[in-house]
Amino acid sequence: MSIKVLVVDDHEMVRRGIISYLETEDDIDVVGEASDGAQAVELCQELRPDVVLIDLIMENMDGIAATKKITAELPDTKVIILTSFVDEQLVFPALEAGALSYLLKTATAEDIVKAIRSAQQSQSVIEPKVAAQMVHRLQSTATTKMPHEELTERELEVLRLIGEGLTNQEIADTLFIGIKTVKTHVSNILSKLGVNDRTQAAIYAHRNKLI
Amino acid sequence: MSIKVLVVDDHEMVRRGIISYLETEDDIDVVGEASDGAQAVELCQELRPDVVLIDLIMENMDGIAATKKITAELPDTKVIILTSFVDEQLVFPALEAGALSYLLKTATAEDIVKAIRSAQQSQSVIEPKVAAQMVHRLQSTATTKMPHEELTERELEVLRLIGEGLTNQEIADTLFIGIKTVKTHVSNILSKLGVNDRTQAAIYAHRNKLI
DNA sequence: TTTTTTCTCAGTCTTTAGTCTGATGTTCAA
DNA sequence: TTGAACATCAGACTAAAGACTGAGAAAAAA
Repeated sequence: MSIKVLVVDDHEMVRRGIISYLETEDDIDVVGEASDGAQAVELCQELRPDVVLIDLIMENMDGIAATKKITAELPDTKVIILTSFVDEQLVFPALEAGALSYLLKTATAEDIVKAIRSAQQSQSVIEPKVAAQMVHRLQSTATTKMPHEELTERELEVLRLIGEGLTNQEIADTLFIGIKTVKTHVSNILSKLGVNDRTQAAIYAHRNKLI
Repeated sequence: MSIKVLVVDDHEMVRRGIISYLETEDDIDVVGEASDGAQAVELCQELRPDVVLIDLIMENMDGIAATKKITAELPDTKVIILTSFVDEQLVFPALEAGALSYLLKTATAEDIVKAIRSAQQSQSVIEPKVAAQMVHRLQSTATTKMPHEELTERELEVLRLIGEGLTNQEIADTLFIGIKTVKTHVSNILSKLGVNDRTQAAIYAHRNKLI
């Protein structure tokens, strides 16, 4: 019995390339293709594929959202991410969403076939570069902690407003609190972030994409 | 006589997809494929293709550098960019490098074939989104001027230091000038940028990638 | 050559930022 | 129930930022 595969990518050429190769494999059967996440979710319910090959960046519904839905509705379906970038902001959300494997588009046809066969046995295949990212992340989260993770909710809120360029008075008015309170928050923020003034705090916020 | 095409992309799957489709067209003949820019330049000299379909982001030599070399060495070769993103930082350098057309990977197989046939007659095919970018660029350079373009060299220098989080005194020490002078510059910067204080100026610098 | 721009700096003044100490009420976990 | 963490605010103080006016020197443009 062959492995039923659904191919999801917004680039027609990529789908065509993948499918044309997979069709040469006897134990793999491409049962359908989709050009966006929403369509992918629909087709999964209809076709019940064993494996879904999906890109992350797509128009209608992105690959992460689609992965989340698919793994929630059909837990037996294995999702393989096949994307171009090794972005920290994509890798972890994707794996948390329930993806089994993570491949890059630089992967060869054989790599993809291997990943599909491994998926059938619930075995993950993670691209080395992605794996390196994961190690880095684990190391950093285990040892170091980002300064802003020490901030309380309120302080984070104030920091964001500093990052928007508001003065203490404006922050006070925005949050409906006194300027004295704002000053206290700001002082705490500065010491927690290890910076000297609000300008550096604002820069910190931007560099760490808190805004 | 058929149109000789070279396909350049670091993703095997994409090459496969494009080639498998182009081969069904009688008047198009895929004479070769390359996985990076350096290889593309070599193959161009060897195979003398009429049209080169090339991606922009590749490892060894990027598509822009390759396009520059190809159009310089073989002016009759038409280069068609086929990439994923509509980034201002990519579109214009690519066209300046001598690319004839600019397609997105969301293009259908037919779009690509049309672009190849048009290229044969030296006709550009520009993706609507890319064209929109170009219009926007032309309009903005013609009419509007970014606030920071009003700044003098020295002021820009000071603004960057503000964006690094330096105080007036630190800026003065860095540039070997008096703090009074720095204050004058800062005041001028603030009024030219239309912001209220140095924090907003720092944010401006970051948002406009002056740092 | 004259004018304009740019960079430099001084003095004065007001406002804002930031630190420090201390205090009150709440919530939530030990 | 007793801390601990959090959000709130006050008063007093110092330091920094920023506005405004004015001005000299050099370089570039008219």
